[in-house]
Amino acid sequence: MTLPSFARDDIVAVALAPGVGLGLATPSRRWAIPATDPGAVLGAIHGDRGPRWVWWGRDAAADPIARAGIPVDRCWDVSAVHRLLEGGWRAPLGLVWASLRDLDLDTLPQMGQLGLLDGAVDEGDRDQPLRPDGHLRPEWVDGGFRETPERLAAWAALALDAMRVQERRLARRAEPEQAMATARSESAAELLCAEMTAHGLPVDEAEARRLITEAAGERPSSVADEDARRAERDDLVLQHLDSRRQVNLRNPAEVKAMLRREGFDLPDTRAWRMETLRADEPLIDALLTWRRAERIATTYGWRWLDEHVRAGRLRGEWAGSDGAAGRMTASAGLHNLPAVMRPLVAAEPGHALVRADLGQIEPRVLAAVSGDVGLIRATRQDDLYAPVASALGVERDMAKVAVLGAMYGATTGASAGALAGLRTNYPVAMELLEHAAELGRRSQDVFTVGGRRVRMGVTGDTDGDIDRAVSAAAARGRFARNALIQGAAAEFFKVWAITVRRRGRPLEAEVVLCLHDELLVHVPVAHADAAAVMVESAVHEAARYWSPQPDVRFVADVCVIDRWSEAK
DNA sequence: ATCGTAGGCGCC
DNA sequence: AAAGGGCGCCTACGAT
Repeated sequence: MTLPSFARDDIVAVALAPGVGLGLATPSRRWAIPATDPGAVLGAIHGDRGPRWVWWGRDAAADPIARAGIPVDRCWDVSAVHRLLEGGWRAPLGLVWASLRDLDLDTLPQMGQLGLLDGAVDEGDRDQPLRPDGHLRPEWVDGGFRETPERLAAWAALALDAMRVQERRLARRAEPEQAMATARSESAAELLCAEMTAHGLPVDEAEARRLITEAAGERPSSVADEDARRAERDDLVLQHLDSRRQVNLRNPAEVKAMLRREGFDLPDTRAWRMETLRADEPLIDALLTWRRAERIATTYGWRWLDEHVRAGRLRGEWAGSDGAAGRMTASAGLHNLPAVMRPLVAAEPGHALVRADLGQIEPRVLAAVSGDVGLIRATRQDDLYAPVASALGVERDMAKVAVLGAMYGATTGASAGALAGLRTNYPVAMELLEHAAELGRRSQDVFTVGGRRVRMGVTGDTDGDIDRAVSAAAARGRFARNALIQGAAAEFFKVWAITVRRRGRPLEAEVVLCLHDELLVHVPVAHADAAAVMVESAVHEAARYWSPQPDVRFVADVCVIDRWSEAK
């Protein structure tokens, strides 16, 4: 059969499934194309620069497209846009559709309850994606959409309908154009996440084994061996105790009781509380050292290596906006690999890593979203905190603590003292934060500059306990205050990441890690320097696309390295 | 057995 | 400097 061809301005919905085929849909036509390798077929249709593709989300399109390596830049991911509109985490498609069509959530069909309500619901034609009551058919959501090319085409067509409704809802946001732009960038970021999930992060496995051995000992040969090594680690702490009494170091309550017997009365046993004591107290020092080693042994040890590292790549599940404020998330330790383990992340032979991080991203984003002229002026400096310090008449470090404290909602200590100075010098920025905090305390949702709803949750039953209600409200205030900044920073970061992804293609540069304000790009050595220049200029391109305030300056630190640990 | 929660800690 | 926001993942433990 002849394949359809599309212009760049076209908007085409797609769903595909390996071994089955692909379905395409425009407002006026559908194509049901059988193919065992639908990725190859779609790649041929797409060419170098295809239309804007529309899809339901990861299952129906982004994941298979990522695995097929199709160079799609412009897309619309209905699930990702749903999270932008409604807030919160990844939602089942049945819920996404119900919320778009304002369907009753009480009648939302669940998988596995089909027999239960026999006769209660008119099942209609099972070869149609919608039930007569308007809900998505749960068995279609659960994989039924990919049974035949015809079903894939029907599924794609429905995604097109969903997109139209989402566009109308985005148009009702306070800043419709910004919201529409965010919908597109969040969609592309979700595709990037599909690619990072499929391809993984390059890892030097020999170095990984060496680091794990250093931290946790040789690979245990048996369960008994593993127990013995645990006991050895424990003894380094327990030897400081006179008492014969057994203390389970993994039980915080027992540790707290033990410390009390030893003369340390602490409200909890968190590391920062004990940090100042460790210089003079061998027991405390041993305990803190044990905690660090235990963390690596349990979380980043041999089991972690076996489960997540294969064929030189560390693979985790990436999501574009599964955080409350819209940050990316990643499993398999990709976002919290301890610094001492970072040497295991290394470029493959013939390749290099370009590592880049945005400098002082949160206060710069605050300047952008608030439009505070004083703060915008401060962003001209490489070190934004220097002009803030002179304005406040305090030391530079104090200025930093004060600004961060204002964005996190700190209430005590030195940063609270500097708050008055911040209010005087940066009234617009501080007012924005205060307003967000007030909305949060009142349990009202807030919206990022990109139009993302951030849910404040239900008020919560505090059983009439006034103290608990007040402290819960205060916590919501801190959360809302921070969410505007964290969420906007996440939006800007994702625009940067997808810009690097797109601009990196001619250089064979691949984004392999996103870490809130930091990017790792894997690139052939021959293109490494060009990639570094591109990553830097992508910051400014992203700022032009994203920033509501063109005068805000964003900065990045960029370097070419072989191992992640060589950075800085 | 399986679940949710808490304390703890890694990263930003 | 203070201990504030986010996430994932570990162990222990109580409830089911």
